[in-house]
Amino acid sequence: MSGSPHSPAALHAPVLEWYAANARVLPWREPDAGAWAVMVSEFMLQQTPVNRVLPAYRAWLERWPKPIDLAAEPPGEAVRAWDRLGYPRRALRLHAAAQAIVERHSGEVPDDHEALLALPGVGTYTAAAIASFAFGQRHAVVDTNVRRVLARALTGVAQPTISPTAADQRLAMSALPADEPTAARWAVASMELGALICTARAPRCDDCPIRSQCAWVLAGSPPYDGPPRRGQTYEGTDRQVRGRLLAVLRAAAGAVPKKALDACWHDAAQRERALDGLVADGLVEPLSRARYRLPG
DNA sequence: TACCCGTGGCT
DNA sequence: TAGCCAAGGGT
Repeated sequence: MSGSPHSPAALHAPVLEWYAANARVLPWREPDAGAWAVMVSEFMLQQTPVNRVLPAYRAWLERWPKPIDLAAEPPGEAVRAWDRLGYPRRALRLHAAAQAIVERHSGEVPDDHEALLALPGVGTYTAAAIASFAFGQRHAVVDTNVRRVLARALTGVAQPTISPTAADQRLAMSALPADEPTAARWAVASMELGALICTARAPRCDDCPIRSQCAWVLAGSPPYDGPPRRGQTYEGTDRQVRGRLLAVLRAAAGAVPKKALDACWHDAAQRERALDGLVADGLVEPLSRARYRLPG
């Protein structure tokens, strides 16, 4: 059952042993963290690196230790506390999710996968992550790290496909240990391997516990030969303008005169489009044509 | 499906 | 330096 290359089961023991010895100490992994802490961390970690999440995470849980504490606040306070983590719609969704938890689940983060998936801002990955990390359930937890580890170790290519696919989910399911607690440890361990060793740019294969079984290494570590990845341009985009507008509103105690927002960006047409977009998203509340604030 | 959505560190 | 990349979700 073990030992042959490309055999998922052969990966389990070395990866689990490696994790036991090398896992980072992170607050949401503490035994007493609780499901709400795991959920907050997962929202913040959607596209934002661990090191930048840590301070915001600590402040958030100190201020709102339970879902009902956040649900009682206006959504604008969540946006303000989100600080500069990026993608502030996540703050709005986390606030809405907290309200849904209070209304539908008596204030407790549900342990049911379908119930989690029905919460705002919770997609396939986040639902599986909360169910696995917080409740020890058996789910394929497929993020960009896991997709990369499986692409290399089992498929033998340098990088996974650009977008997540159903094939990724099937591959992750096939690699999942049958036993529930082992599956939960495998989920976090394989993700950590992707974050620390099997990294996107300069993988540390010399330190990898499964290098002797890795299909990509065994194939001679061939370079990526798929379609070119679309770079994310940022300078001059609406996203940059939105970020500037929201930064002004976050820094202000209350409402902000439109004149202060107008100073954020030179191009009036783009500025108005960005502001309208923020209002449409519920991130900004217009009090009049001349005054704006974070949503109350 | 492809695109939109922030921010900043790293190589 | 300028891209590249980061525990995705919604539409």
